[in-house]
Amino acid sequence: MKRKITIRDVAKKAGLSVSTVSLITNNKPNVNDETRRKVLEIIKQLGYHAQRSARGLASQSSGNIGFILTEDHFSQAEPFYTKIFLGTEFEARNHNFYILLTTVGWTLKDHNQVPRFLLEHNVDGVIIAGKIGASWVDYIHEQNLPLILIDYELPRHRVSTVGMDNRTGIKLVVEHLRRGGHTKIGFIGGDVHHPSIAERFASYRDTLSAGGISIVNQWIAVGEANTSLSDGYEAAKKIFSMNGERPTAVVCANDAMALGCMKFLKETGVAIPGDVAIVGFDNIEAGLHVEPRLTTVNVHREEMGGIAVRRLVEMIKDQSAVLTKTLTPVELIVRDSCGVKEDVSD
Amino acid sequence: MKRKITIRDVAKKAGLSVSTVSLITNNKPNVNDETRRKVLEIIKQLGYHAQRSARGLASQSSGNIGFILTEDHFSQAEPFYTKIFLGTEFEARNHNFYILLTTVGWTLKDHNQVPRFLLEHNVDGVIIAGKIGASWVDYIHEQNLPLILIDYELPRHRVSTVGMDNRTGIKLVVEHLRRGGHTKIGFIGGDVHHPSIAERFASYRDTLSAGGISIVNQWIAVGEANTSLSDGYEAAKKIFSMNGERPTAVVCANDAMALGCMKFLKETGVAIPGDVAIVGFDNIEAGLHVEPRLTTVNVHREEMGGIAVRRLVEMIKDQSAVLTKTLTPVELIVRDSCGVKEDVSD
DNA sequence: TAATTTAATTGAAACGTTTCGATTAAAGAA
DNA sequence: TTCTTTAATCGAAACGTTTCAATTAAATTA
Repeated sequence: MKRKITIRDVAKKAGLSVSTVSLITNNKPNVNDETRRKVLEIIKQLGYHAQRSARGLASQSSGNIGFILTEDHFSQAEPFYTKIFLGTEFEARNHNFYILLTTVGWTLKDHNQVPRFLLEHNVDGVIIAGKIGASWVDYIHEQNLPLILIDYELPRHRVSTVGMDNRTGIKLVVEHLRRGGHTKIGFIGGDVHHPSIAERFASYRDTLSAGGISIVNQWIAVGEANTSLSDGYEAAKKIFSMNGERPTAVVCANDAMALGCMKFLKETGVAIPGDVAIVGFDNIEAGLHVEPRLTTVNVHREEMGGIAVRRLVEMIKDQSAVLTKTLTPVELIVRDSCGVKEDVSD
Repeated sequence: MKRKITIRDVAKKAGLSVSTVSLITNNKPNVNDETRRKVLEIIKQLGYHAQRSARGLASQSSGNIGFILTEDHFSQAEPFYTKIFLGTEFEARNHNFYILLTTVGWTLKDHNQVPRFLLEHNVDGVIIAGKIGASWVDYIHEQNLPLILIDYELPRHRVSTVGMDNRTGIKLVVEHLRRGGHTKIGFIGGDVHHPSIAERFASYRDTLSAGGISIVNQWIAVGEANTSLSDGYEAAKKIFSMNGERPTAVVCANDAMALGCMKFLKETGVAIPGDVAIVGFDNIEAGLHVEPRLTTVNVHREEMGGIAVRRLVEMIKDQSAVLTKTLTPVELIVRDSCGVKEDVSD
């Protein structure tokens, strides 16, 4: 078992002090060019690389970023947050950070629910994705750790966020449907307490109003506890089991619910998009494989993760960094479930 | 900015030496019960927790596990390896480890392609998922690091692996089709250099032979470079553009290719399962949403990751641990694309 | 030439643990 | 009582860096 190579070995071989070598590996100024070149050469030759834990101890930094998800978000079948996570992983590499992932309960009650990476001071900053209890945000602020929220926000808290342009997304959807002649447009929202869902719902109402289309409460289902496929199924059942006039189009706050809605309609023999047009939001994989293929709004999930990491790294390197709110753009993806062709003119 | 609480604070408050406190936090023997109780109380009261980097430096361990994927596996749309990764994440938490993920090129040529966590001695063991160049395995062995391979193996190398029971999976598929009356059974394999695909292919041939069904080379497509949806599409085109007799069933080496195959058949007006039965392997989400729903073989992806972590942790704690090869079970999931009902008798 | 500034290098402390040989106190054996 | 063993605790070194004040040497100014 060959011994690990340490900075001491490099210093010795170079005939210099350890501190000079350290200055060089961290490429700090005030080192003679020739010395630097020579030491770099030796480092390469010896295959030296500073050990993370020693570095961390001395400089009180870990080189890690904590990524926190609530348990229910993590275990969700649809990999919405997974994609965000992978985006952070990818970007983190560019900044020489690693991501430590963990899940937590909805609120922080007990001290021994705190993720180990926080207790062990093993992260330099934290990213939280999705709706979460404010107590977590408070806790992380107390630890003086830089923090970014993805796809969530807390109005009362001073915290940087990365989100997506929900309002524009729904606006594009509604206007597209209207252009296709639809004026009876329903909405399936699920859990409208989630800020993104709430924004989508608000934008639905605003855009209808702005277009002079009346809002019919019987065509709106926003009471469900969650935003999963089965919630969409139940919501559709509610809307389409009513007597009276039916909507000719339904805007769903996400693709999962749109798929659930389609499932119900298919089972009851309603033609899509013939009888009812369906539109989703998020552009998940499954929307591509369903029949008819789902018209939806694309969200740059990986990119959201990437941006969050960039912001966080700025905050880590410059503790004075300013508060930011970043919105990533979205775009309408017209497929078959809405029955309206992509507009050439406009 | 309140100072971090260190072991020294605990020792002072308890009127004991630092070493005794350390013995307690690592619950080592030879400590008086009363002392232990008292110190634990103080630790709780102070909210003390050992800092990872200090611990790591002193004990020469990181508390991290490295997870390596090749770039192409990582960027693959279908989250096969993502699921495995999440499985490792989940299990790692139970053992107080964190996973550091990275991607690498196919082979290790250049020293500066080595993942940072290896250079920095920042992992206690490594998991590699999927096909990868042998040079990586060699490199990790040189570093004396415990290693587990998931869904891959290298016959010439002494390394523990976690895989799935590919042979049984395909056997179940073929026998199911045969029970449904099929005797003209094709196979789409894609990249048969991948050991799992190769096993599936071999099992296809073996099971046909064992069942007295003849193997028709025109119905077999195994030349493709990869195993993605488009490879399945192309493979189907090859098989069904031939003159002469056609198969009545096609076994696909994974779901992605099965979906590609279905796409081609639908486009050319072939009825599924009426004219041709299709079966996949892997049980990916998308198979549930396609019409008809895909019959497939379920693979416990998260569990494979979990088992790999358990094995690896054993190796980390006990360097003398023996070489293991673990196969996870698979099961046939009968849905609609095969046109054969689940057998009640047998 | 002497005094001052600047650039390069260094020694030593600090970071917070673990670990191991040494020490002390208590218990048991002779 | 004295010697030996065992249990509990401790002191100090070690882990491999970074960082900062101090030193030395060289360059510049007076």
